[in-house]
Amino acid sequence: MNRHPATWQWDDVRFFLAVARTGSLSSAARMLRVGHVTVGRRIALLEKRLGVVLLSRTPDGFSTTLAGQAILQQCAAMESAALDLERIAAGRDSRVSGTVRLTTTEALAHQLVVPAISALRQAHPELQIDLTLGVRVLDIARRDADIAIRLARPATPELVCRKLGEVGSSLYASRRYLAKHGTPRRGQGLGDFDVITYTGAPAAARPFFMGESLEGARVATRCDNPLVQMRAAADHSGIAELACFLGDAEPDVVRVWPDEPPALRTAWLVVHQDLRRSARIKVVASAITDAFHRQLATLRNGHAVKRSAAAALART
Amino acid sequence: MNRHPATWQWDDVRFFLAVARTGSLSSAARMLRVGHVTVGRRIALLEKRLGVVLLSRTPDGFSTTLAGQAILQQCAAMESAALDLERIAAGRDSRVSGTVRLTTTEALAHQLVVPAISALRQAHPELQIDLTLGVRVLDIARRDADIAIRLARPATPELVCRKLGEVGSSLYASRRYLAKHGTPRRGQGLGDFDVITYTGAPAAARPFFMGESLEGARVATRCDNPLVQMRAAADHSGIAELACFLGDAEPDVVRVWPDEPPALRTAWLVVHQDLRRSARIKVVASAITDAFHRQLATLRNGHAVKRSAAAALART
DNA sequence: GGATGTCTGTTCATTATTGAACAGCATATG
DNA sequence: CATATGCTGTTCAATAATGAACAGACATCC
Repeated sequence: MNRHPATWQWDDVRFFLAVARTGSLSSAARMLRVGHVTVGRRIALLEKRLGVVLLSRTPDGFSTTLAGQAILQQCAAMESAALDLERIAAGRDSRVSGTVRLTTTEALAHQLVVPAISALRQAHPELQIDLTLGVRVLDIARRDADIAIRLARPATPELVCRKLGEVGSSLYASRRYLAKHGTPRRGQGLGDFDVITYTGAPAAARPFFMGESLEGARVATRCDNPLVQMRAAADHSGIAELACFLGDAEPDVVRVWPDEPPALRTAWLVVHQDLRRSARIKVVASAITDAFHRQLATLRNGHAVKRSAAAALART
Repeated sequence: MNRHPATWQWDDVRFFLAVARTGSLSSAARMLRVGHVTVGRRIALLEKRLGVVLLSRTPDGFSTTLAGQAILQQCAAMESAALDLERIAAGRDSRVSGTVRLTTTEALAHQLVVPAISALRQAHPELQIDLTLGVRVLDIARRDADIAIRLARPATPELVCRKLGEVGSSLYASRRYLAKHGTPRRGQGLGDFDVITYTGAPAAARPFFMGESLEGARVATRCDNPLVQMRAAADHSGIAELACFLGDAEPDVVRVWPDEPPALRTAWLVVHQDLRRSARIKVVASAITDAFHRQLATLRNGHAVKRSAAAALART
């Protein structure tokens, strides 16, 4: 039944794909977590066994030859099947052990995830959590993570979303900044103030802070990490839109409009449908859901005590 | 970008598939040309890495668990992509070296293929021919062979057929058998004679020899190998339908009806479309086509000299 | 120009994988 | 009942794959 005198290794396809995608042996090696030597050798072997040259050296890195292009589609098909297979197997794993890859924003990681999984690991010491922070929504669909906690609901049909609750955010700045520049008037926009925004949008994609126009505002700092944004606000850089649970916990910033209710966004827990039934996924998902529900008020309104204190301060 | 702390080996899927299909470690090992120990180890590793038990021991061999069934489809998809990939690569191989897997019937192998490839290998010593004999038509579509020479045109769309020419066959028996039982009359069927047929059909699928009904005939021997059929006829077992080039070359058998023209069947050369452009496939295919054309008369009518001699003999 | 970083190719010691040989077990076969 | 056959599991020596370290090439930055 064996088809070839010298049967080739399916695994080599992973090496070929990595080099074809990254364009260099070294970056492919990093991606695959092996030495670059190994990558080169495996590619050479694959080419020898298939009897075709797949990659050619160019001034800047490797590029696929025509033959390489011709098989790329089948290689991708193998990869896709392999990923499916892996996920389906993980979904049938009834043990509460192994690795769960989790992705969420920095702020929610601090407030919600880290305490939840610390407690969880008391009960399940064999469970390991890989936490990847960032704002990319693509991660789950590309299977770079098992669970995502997101403030936007993804539309992809194979992803299952569970509503966690609402997260409130408000505008924050340092006391000194507000004293120096004054407090913007609600409903008049943030023109002539300094704002701290996310990098992705040059103010075009996110032109509003709590409904206030950023028209005419100076962008002081752009950073995708909300904790760094908060740090920037605390250092008197300007006004940032922060989650209330975050801003209220930091003594160096206060709400710009203490009496204004927070702007609410819904938080979703996102899982690939194949992983829904996995025991360890369920355990982690429900630990996060529980943690969210325990902190429902804080996540929505921030820390009430701090808020009234800040309001009192601001009024003086 | 690496998805798992301990990345699994795609190659292990081949081991799993082999065991799932054969039901035992040893036969899977033979199929994969490795030791049975390796198969067991790889399966164990795969199960450990996926965190799922894929195979369970039963009184007679291994059988797939529910989890194993769940991933079988993805495994097959990987295999299919791998085979496609292999074939496409082979189709782009411009060297005239390596292995060409050829399948045909025993008779045509003797008469046509062996001389053709012997001559071919003078010109291309690096070319190796794997010759698989048998009547199965499925081989090419399942990619167990690169080239097939068949007397029936397969309907599968991805296979490319080239008409080689016509092969004539006739009924043969030993002189002693005909002397003892008499010569059947043309048009009256083979009732009350002994016939040598193929195994596949219990006379139901092939109820005719040169248009003669086998109704009432005794089946003396069934064998899929035409050379063995001829041997049986030579040993006075009964009447066989043989290719003329074969029967005419054997002194111990004669045509039952020497003056009857042979029954003609078209011979096809079958190649997978992906392999059409491969240099070595083209070389072998044209060598076979040439050999066929050189022997056109012989393949159609057998050996004329022998035939008239036999006819003379039969008439005495 | 010199320094720095990234990339590839080579060498060699380390490590992981492999299969031959053997033993145990079950099932046919005489 | 003895024998033969086929399968699995274990051990260990031989083999194959791997990566750290180094060297050379190329580009970029100061």
